[in-house]
Amino acid sequence: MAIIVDKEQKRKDIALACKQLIFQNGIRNLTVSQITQQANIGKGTLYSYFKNKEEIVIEIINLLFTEHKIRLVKNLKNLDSTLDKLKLFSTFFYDDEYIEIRELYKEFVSILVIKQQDEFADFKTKTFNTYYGLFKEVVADAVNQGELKPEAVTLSHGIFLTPEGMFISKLMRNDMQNLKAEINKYLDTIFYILKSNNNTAPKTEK
Amino acid sequence: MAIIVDKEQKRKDIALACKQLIFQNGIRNLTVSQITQQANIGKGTLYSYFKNKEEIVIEIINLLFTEHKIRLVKNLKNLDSTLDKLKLFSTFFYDDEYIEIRELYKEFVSILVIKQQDEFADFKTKTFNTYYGLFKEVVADAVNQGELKPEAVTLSHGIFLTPEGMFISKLMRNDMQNLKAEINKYLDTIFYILKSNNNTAPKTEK
Amino acid sequence: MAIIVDKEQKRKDIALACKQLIFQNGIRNLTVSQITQQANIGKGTLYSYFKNKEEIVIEIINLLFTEHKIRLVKNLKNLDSTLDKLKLFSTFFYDDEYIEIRELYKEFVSILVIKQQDEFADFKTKTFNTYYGLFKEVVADAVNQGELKPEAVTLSHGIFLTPEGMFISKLMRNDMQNLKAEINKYLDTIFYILKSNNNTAPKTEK
Amino acid sequence: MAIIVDKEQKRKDIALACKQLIFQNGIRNLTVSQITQQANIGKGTLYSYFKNKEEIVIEIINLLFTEHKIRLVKNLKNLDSTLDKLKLFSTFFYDDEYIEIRELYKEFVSILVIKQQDEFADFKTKTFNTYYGLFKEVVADAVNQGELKPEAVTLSHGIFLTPEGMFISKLMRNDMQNLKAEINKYLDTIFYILKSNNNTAPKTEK
DNA sequence: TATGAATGAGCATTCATTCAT
DNA sequence: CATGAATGAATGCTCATTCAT
Repeated sequence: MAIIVDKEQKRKDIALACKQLIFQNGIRNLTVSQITQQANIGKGTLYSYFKNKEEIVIEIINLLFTEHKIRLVKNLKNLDSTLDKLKLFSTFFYDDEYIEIRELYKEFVSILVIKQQDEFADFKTKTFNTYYGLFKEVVADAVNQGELKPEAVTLSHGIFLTPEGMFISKLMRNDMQNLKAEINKYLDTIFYILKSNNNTAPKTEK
Repeated sequence: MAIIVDKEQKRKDIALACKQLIFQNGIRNLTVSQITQQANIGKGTLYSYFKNKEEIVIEIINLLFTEHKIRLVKNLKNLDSTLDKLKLFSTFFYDDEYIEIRELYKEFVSILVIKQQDEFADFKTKTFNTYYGLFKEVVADAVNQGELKPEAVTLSHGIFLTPEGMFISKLMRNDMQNLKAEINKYLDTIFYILKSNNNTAPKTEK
Repeated sequence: MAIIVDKEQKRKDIALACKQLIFQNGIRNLTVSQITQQANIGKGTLYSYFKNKEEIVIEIINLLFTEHKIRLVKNLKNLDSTLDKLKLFSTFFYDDEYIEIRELYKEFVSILVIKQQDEFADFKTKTFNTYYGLFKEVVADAVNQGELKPEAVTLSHGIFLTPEGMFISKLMRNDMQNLKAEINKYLDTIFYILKSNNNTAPKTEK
Repeated sequence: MAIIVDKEQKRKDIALACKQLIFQNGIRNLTVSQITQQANIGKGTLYSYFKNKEEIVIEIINLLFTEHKIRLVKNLKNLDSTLDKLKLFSTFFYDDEYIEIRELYKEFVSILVIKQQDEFADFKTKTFNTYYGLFKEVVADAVNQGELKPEAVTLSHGIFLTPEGMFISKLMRNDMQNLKAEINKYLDTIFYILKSNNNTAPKTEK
């Protein structure tokens, strides 16, 4: 009896085998030869599971961001304060914990900014929706509970994307040292401004 | 006596000759052969004016952004309302007028996000300082005149970079249609929130 | 009244100006631009004194070997023993004193071995004749004075070239450490063999 | 099942296909395009058999010197006289039979004298050891059989390298006509001097 | 007499994808 | 099912020499 191979599982197996490879060398330097060697399969076999190299990269990124999302959701549950929850989303851009996936993300940005490849864009949309969906929920809850002014909902899109704007701007200027401080200063202040009843000034992180 | 050449002018001439080339093919696909053909000079000549290909690209970008900055400053003077002034900075990301230089900027982002090339980063820093400097001035004036709350100063960095964050995020998701609306909705609302005396709700652009 | 420039002197001046340059970068990396800058003249001017780059290189090498020859002759006079005199010729190949000119010589060999350029070859012939002439003289004197067997004259050509053969062979094998010891062992032994009255064994250098 | 290729054989095939090419143009002017055209393979294929261009050159030289060594050993066995055996080693430098490989050797020398490329140097060392090893054996046998004085062993290194020194010196002076005569005159004389019982003067070749 | 701006040919190497076995 | 050998286009930079001024 022939072995029945779960195509979807095999795709994941191949992708997983390359995780280290992609962290070491980055997306751009990932070669098909490396992948097949690492996954211990022939080149032809690879192409029976994936249409092209791009599809493999998507699969790998998908895997890593899924992991990241799970971690984020878990961490979100452990937090009580709204401000802390909002801050959690931007830790991705500066926390040492995410250094590897962040490197990957930089490459991902670099590719997506110029090439409007549908496969990549669709994945980015899905990921964006997931994260932004969670973010909006936090904001909406705070508004509903009377903690934040209703305008917070309208601003949530902008607030969600500001840390990313800072991240990329500083990245381009090779000036990443005080990104965390800048992001938190921004979030503290905007949170203070949006509080329904703002009598206490925000603590500015050193 | 030998021919005296205005090196600085010649650099500009060569750079300008390539403007179209770079709009058509992008920075990454710009070849030295193309440049010299377009500029009608020998390869060696090119390299006596520029250290390397990168320097040429910088010169072109420099030229275009210098033009853009002049236009921005001029337009800034023609505006009276603080909100309109703040909005002016983000027109770069959606206005048809800037479509060409915006295409160039995308490539520039794509390169800078991954490679920390000092020449490029230095140029980006200079440009950032110029634009953000003007932006901060507008905010500071409004605060000093009692139009905006003092927190606007603290938030100016974030507010300045939010449209760029939106631009890049939407770019990556191949979803540029309503960028203008989103940016303006954000700016309207944040402006409303930051007004010293906010009794009128912002008009939301359709 | 127009200044009368001594062409020959000017050639030497230009060559001298490049001495350091050639020691730093070697012949192969010496560019005409560097030369003219160092000599503080225009490219066109250079070409009115020299037919081509090669001629300049010859002039420089000529200068350096003339210096070297003067030193050799002076040192030769200070020595009494025939063996020491013979050994003196091969110090060029290992003595730290000659490290710079030796580097130059290597490049010179590299060029001459494949290109049979007459200008270079003529210079080499002249230099060879000078040095070998001195060497033969030392040998002939020793034979005439009854110190060496008459066969020494016949062998002088070979003996003169053996250290160079060793030098080049070891150079190619990247194994220069004990060149001095090997050369001297050879010279000691051949001298012992050629002595008219060989009762004392040669001292082998450690 | 995929095609099984004998890598080692294919390397030799490619190298052999370029033999003529290298004789015509020399090592320095050998281009990868030429090689792949001649060998009738794609550029990529070439690089799956060789790490770089240098490795190909080594393979070719290796092939030719291996052939040469075999011929030398065979010829060595056909000779009885010690002097003839010793002379055999230097035929490489003047015999018409070796004209092609000698041209190659010249280029090899030219490269090795200035660049200390390990791959090349290692090959040279191996080749040197092989030839010099055979030479020393001939000398040692003659000494053991009482034909030559014991000093011959000490001198063997120098004697082995003298013809090469002459070859290169004359090459540089573009004066190759009487290389054979000079080498043989040297070997005849040194052999005469080193004979245990030297009553017969060497015949000087005209 | 002196200048220095302009020239332009020439070349090693990588890697995603295919398809014969 | 699986393999892995073969492909080939595409590109930045150097520098000796000339000749218009």
